[in-house]
Amino acid sequence: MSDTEPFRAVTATDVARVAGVSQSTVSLVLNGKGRGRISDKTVRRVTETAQRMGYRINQSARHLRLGTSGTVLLAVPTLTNNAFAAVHAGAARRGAEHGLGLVVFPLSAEDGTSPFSAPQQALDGVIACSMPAKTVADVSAGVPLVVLDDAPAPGIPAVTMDVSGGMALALNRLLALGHRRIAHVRADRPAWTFEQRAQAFDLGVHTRPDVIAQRVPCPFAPSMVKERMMPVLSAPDRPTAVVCDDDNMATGVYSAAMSLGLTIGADLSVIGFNDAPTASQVTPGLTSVRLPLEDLGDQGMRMLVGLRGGVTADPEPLPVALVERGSIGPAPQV
Amino acid sequence: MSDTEPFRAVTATDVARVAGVSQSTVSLVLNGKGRGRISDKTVRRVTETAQRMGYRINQSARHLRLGTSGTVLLAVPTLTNNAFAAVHAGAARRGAEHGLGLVVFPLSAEDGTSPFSAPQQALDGVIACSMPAKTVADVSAGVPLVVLDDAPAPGIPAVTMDVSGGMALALNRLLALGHRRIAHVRADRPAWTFEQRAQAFDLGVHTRPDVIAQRVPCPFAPSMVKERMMPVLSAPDRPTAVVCDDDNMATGVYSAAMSLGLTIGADLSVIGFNDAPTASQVTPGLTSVRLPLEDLGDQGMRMLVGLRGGVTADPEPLPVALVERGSIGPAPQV
DNA sequence: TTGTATGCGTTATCAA
DNA sequence: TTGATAACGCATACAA
Repeated sequence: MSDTEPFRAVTATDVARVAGVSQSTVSLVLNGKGRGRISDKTVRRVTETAQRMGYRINQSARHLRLGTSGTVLLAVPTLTNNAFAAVHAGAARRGAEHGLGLVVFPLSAEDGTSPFSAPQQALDGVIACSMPAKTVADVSAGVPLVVLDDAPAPGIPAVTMDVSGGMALALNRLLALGHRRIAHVRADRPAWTFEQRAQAFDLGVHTRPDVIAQRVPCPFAPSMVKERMMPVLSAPDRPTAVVCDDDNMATGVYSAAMSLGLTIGADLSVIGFNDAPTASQVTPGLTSVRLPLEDLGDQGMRMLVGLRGGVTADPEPLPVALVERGSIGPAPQV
Repeated sequence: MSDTEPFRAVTATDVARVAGVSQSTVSLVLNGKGRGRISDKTVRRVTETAQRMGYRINQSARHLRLGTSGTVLLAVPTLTNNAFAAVHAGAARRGAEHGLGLVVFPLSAEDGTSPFSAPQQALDGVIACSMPAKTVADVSAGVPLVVLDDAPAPGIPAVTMDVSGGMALALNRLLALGHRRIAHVRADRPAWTFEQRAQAFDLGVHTRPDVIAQRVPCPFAPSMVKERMMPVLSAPDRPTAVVCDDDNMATGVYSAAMSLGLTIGADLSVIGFNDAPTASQVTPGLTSVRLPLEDLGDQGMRMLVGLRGGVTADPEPLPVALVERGSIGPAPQV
């Protein structure tokens, strides 16, 4: 265990030499392919020798030989959004069926600084979630790429969720409840998924001249949303309902409403997006557009695996649903 | 672009053949080591040919040759805790200085099911955060390992934070404010970091016979904490102060207190752990033990890199601080 | 039942 | 200024 000379890992060849067999025998035994080929005695000797010498396979060599690394990278915009945990779970589970491991790589620091340096890993594929293909160009160069919840681009397979439909669902529900002054709290991030919500909102209110729509772009942080919403909710012609691009943002609306003495669900109806765990934890429960995030990951991995088989057509957007809780109610009579 | 025959990547040898040069020349050029060695004309031809042929370097081959993969894996217990984003940021930044990329691997699904299959990647090291070394044995086999925020074990370098000290800080502050009935809302996960908090709490109250201590083990979810705290805070001899293992859990205490009409900061003092962004977003602001998570990641990566140099001694636990906000106040006179 | 030989694609040394 | 050539450690076809 001297650390004066450079560390050199134990190779299969080393084990072979010590065990008095050939390197191929070691490989066979260690890969469990010695059944009926290598004698039990040799198997035992090799196994024991490898163990004793602390042999660890060299993955790089293995990958080179096999032409595959068995790992896929999931690129996400940030680690601070639990939504991506669900996407990861779905994709990882599906990947496991194909012997693929899944690691996560956040492209931006939460402090908004420049992206971390791209890992120079050997990858079998990349799944980019809620970000355009060009953003992951560095890491995805040369490997199959699937985009999730972002603009379908020609040549780049994508799996999307029907977020527009979700917005329509939310909007129609509020209209049915009699709301005519409706605000859309928009994430001020330039992401396809948020553009979809915005367009669907605009489209939905466009055909309804009786509706007074208000667009409120906000940073993602709840505290910023609160700050931004205080004047909006204080105005005499304040909205009676608010749709938020994300459940986190909705909690900011909750804070603002509470500060102003407005009762959520009565004075003000609120709808969020994602149906995160927090949605059911706040009081009253937050009505939210449930996004099939785990499915999204699952389908993404499925598509990535299918890429070898020549799958090219993008699937239909995954359906979403409106989960109703106490945060919405009939428009207050003013 | 026929997909009838198996895909075969373009190699440097292919480029060499087409460009009419040797493979070593291609390597030299593409690695920018042709300065003053390869003629500009050749450099141009090779570069252009590689570009045109869509050449992508084979990382596995490169890693095998170089004996390093340039990537480190950060193992975390879950993706649903923003704390790990900070750890990642710190470690990634430091790693970048050494040409190391950092990918994240969550060991448990948020639904509590079994761990995802370990990625069979080529790794230069593993950093395990808030989990014991044996938990990551699969992925860390054969590569340097550093443990963060977990029990220092012999032979396994660890970087810790002074969480015990943090608990002492919180407890003493509450005692100084006159509180004598204090509850500790404990995460019921078997993790070293939580054991530290528990022991420090027990130790702190042990020497104070005038203090009535209450231990409330809870699942991590705020809703569970609320449920668990309702009876505790309804009791006639309810605690006047609560220390929580995590800021998320503290929000559960907030909910319970609000349901019961207790005013945080007056009727009930609350202290959390982590000083997450939410701590300053709730009302009143949550007093919290600030953990140097980004530093933790930074030091972890630093140590991992130093491992080659024979660094063995664990550093001192990283200092923590109590960040005071409106959630604490003098003990109510009963 | 085991060993020999080959090649995966790269980097780097050395010779030309 | 460039080209042969030799590893890196492994998996596997084939020979023995």
